[in-house]
Amino acid sequence: MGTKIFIVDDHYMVIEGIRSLLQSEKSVEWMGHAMNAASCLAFLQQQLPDVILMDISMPDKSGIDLCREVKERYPSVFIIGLSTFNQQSFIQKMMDNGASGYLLKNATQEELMEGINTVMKGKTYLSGEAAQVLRKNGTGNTPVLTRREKEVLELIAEGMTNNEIAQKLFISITTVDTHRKNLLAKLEAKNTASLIRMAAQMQLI
Amino acid sequence: MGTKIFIVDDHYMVIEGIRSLLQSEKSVEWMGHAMNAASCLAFLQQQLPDVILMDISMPDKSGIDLCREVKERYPSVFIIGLSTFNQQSFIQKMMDNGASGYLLKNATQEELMEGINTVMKGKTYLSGEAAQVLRKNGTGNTPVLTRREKEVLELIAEGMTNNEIAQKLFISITTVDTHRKNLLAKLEAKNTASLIRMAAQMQLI
DNA sequence: GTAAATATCCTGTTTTTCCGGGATTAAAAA
DNA sequence: TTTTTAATCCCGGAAAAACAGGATATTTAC
Repeated sequence: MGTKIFIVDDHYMVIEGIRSLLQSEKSVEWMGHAMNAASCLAFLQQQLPDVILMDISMPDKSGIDLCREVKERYPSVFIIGLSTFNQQSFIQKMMDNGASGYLLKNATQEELMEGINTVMKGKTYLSGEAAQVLRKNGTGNTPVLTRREKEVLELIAEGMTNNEIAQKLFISITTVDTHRKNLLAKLEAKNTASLIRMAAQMQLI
Repeated sequence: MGTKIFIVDDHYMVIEGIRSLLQSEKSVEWMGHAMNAASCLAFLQQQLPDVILMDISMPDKSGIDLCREVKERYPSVFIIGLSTFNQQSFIQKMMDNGASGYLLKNATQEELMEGINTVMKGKTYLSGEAAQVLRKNGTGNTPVLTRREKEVLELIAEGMTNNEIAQKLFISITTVDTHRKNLLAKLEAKNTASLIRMAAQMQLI
């Protein structure tokens, strides 16, 4: 009996492509696909695959959230993240939320099979480029922001002044200013402009 | 004789998917694929397809540039842009560079065939969502920035002050300030923070 | 139980941005 | 040829951000 595979991706072309790539493989059993988070969860209530290939971008919910949800309900399922870009932040978040591996969509058939086989053994699999991206910074590049800092950053990005933010969060202007200082330091920005740009690049806003 | 199709995409899964979708179609002839801009151009020197399906993200060159290049050399070829996201700016730029159509990667087989057939007639084809995105703003959403404004915006995003920008561009501080005012007005931003965020969202930086 | 991290608050100064007015020149479009 | 657009320049003042250099509670982690 082969490894039972299910795929969640809202791109029909990708689903077809993966199916085509896996067709020749005797060791895998194609269970079907879902094109959004809701129907994925519905499917899982009926049957449980061994491995889910999960795209990070979905119409109704991000793959990152879906990943966490699925792992909470069905911890035994192995999830492999899928995406077009090697955005460090996405890969990191998927892995944090319990994914066992990550494949970029330019993966070859060999990588795909290697990924499936590796995670089935309980190990972690990252496709070549994904691994590089993670190694390059190892949480060093994207700084850890506190809850409050994220809130303040978001409001700054919306164009609010320290005064407005202070009122909104019921804290003093000087506190907002302090958070701001910390944000500048953490993101290594010298002013608001570079702060927001950095944050945008890191998918923080 | 069917429509000769060539595909340029660096994602193997997508190439496989499209091939699988087109396999059953008698009216199309699969010419092959390229996984980067260079090998695409090399292929075109040997043979000329009727329609090229072209991804916007490529390792060596953006599909937007490749599109312009191919249309300059081989104006008779119809190009259909392909991408994962319905980023208004990308779609707009592809169309500006001579693409005849645009498909999102969640397109169905029907949409794919309709797209190919429509552009072969010399018409423009936009898949459902792509069309909506373009209609929604019709160049209204992304403002037109002048050469100088783009330069100044870029330098602001890099964290430079008006003073520094003035020195770099050999113009007066007050001129930089004027460009800045215009940028704020054009992007409907109330300060630097929202300016940079807007610019990031519109792929201006 | 103690150390580290987080969130809060403060004063004062300097720098930068933002805003409201202008104006002139050169080049492109009508 | 006239009008529009783009690029340049100016002043002055108000508002905001950045910087320096603190302090004090409260969690959280070890």
